[in-house]
Amino acid sequence: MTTVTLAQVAERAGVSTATVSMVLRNRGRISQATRERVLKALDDSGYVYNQTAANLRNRSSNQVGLLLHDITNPFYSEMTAGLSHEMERHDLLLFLANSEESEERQQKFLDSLMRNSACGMVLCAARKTPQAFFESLKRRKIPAIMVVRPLSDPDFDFVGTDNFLGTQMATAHLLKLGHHNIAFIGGSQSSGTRAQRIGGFTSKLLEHGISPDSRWLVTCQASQSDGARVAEALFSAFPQITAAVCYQDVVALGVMQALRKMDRDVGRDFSLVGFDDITEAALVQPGLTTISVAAKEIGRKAGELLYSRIQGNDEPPKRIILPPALVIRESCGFR
Amino acid sequence: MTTVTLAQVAERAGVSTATVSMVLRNRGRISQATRERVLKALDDSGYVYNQTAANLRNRSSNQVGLLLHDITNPFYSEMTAGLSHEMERHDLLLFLANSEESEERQQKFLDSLMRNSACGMVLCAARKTPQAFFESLKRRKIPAIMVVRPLSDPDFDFVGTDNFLGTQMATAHLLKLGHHNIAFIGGSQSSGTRAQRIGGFTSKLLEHGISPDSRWLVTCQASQSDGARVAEALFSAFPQITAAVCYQDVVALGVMQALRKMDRDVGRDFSLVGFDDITEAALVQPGLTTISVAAKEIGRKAGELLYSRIQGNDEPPKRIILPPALVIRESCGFR
DNA sequence: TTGTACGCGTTATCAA
DNA sequence: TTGATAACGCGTACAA
Repeated sequence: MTTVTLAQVAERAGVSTATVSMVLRNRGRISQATRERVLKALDDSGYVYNQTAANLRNRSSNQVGLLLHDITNPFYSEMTAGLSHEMERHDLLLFLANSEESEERQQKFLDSLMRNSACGMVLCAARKTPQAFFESLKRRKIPAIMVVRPLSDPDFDFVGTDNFLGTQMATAHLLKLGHHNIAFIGGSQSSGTRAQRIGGFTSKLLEHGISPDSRWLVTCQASQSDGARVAEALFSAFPQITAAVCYQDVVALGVMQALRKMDRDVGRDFSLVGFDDITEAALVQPGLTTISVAAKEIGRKAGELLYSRIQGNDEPPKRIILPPALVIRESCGFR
Repeated sequence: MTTVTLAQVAERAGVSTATVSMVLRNRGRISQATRERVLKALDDSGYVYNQTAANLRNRSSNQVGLLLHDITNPFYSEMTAGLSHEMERHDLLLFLANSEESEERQQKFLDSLMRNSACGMVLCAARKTPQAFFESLKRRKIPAIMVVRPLSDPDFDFVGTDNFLGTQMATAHLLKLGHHNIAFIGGSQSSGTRAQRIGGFTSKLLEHGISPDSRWLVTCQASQSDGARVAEALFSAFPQITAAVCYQDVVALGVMQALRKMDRDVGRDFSLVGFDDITEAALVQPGLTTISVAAKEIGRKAGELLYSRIQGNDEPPKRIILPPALVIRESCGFR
């Protein structure tokens, strides 16, 4: 209703629209007297800046997109909070979308961002995203930061955690406790994240003169029940295994169940390390020793990098890898 | 770069921009032949619709805001998922902001939405939001739906749950199991939601001839650790307490931790009921009995209502109160 | 400091 | 009936 425009403010202040615009954005050289007159006119008129008009003129915007596959996952909501905070610092608005692992929704969101001339985006792509999606994204040449899920494409900025180092730490912890027969449980065959974690695991074993046994590297789905299922099969076949690094905490919780069922006492007869440090890790009995990744920090760093890209930073693509941390609870015994 | 405009498409198709615009939006009377020619031109040119220009012309947008105080809280991230889904159905983009309970950030976000001519918003206002904020919001006459936190102002649409009924159900459940010494843990002193929940709790106790002991009504922050902290203090001081209704699941999980630490067996020595039914409630051991408020559904309903308001629905303000449900798991024992 | 062309889609008005 | 013309929304930035 009765929207006040720049022109009206200009008239009221007895200056041109150019002058008002400059005052608004603190540009150019405006005399103190005029500036004050304009500021007063702005105030009196109840002017509301029309960002849309400015965006049209500038062929840009102050809006960035965030695409996740599941905002409900605590890890991602933490990350979102970190990113949101960072965006606000720079007066950028954040569009949120949940792909729910659907390429179609993902594509729709991207199109929507393009139509709205978003100035950048952060995304954790759906799992089976076709390479064509990334190619088309590159062609648009809008700043895009990939997060969390490891991406082989070197043309994108990436912010994530060090999966390799994480499992190295987990494995080193178990080795230090004297374990030699250690299994790796979880993740899906096609997961890049898993490949990295397996890498950390096996490299640390080799460093200690232990040859990884491929039969002790088992995949499973991201659920407790499947974790329990594969663990039971594994430990029945190889009772000599005394410890395990799990791909995810969720899986570790399932493994814990299986061990209990087999009358093995986690923390005494068996040592277990997870990955993610989800909330439940602290709740179960015994508490799950795990690798923590600072989700909020990933969001913050992604925001920082995105902002610099929007500002025109055109250095080669960066990979920001945040260090994970070992969180010691009781699932490996006390020490 | 080389952005294709409507005019260019028009030229290619040998028609006017008006015609292309009409084809794009399926308006007006265009012959089949022309339409096809235009569609082909659109396709060939790789045209990207400029929503900003359209918005400027229409003095509107397809963008709505969501203001929360803590997206990290699983309850709110579930709600966000529900709302996000609903918005996508209507081709609306969702701006997300986290007030972190700061009025200043909240105000900033609102101003930002106004500048960007958002067409609507959903908000869960910061706790100490001054009435002036709401008044100014009304004056802008942009559709706004309040969610979750009870609001006395009858001029706004509201979507939330029946807190009173929820704790009544929780309390009745504990009473039926034979408990008499029941505590209420969590929430902050100034919270309206808490007031309602406490109301349901105490009214149900009184209905059964039990006078609520004010020392057994303790506040705490919305975190596991604080829940554990206050629970430990409470149960040390009053070991006769055998059950508790918690303000939130998050707090209940903390209480569970504390009980375990004190060697009390949740589900046998102690009965615990939460509120929210967050994902973790089903995952912990023992599963947490809780009051489900269908966070996702609140988001969906809010989205639905908001959309109807954007479409011009000007019925009087609505209050949509979703009924809570008791979800029985193991934290109160089996029966 | 100012005048004004410009960014680009929309729609009312008018012509064929 | 079908489609073209042109004014319009409003802030920006360059030439004057």
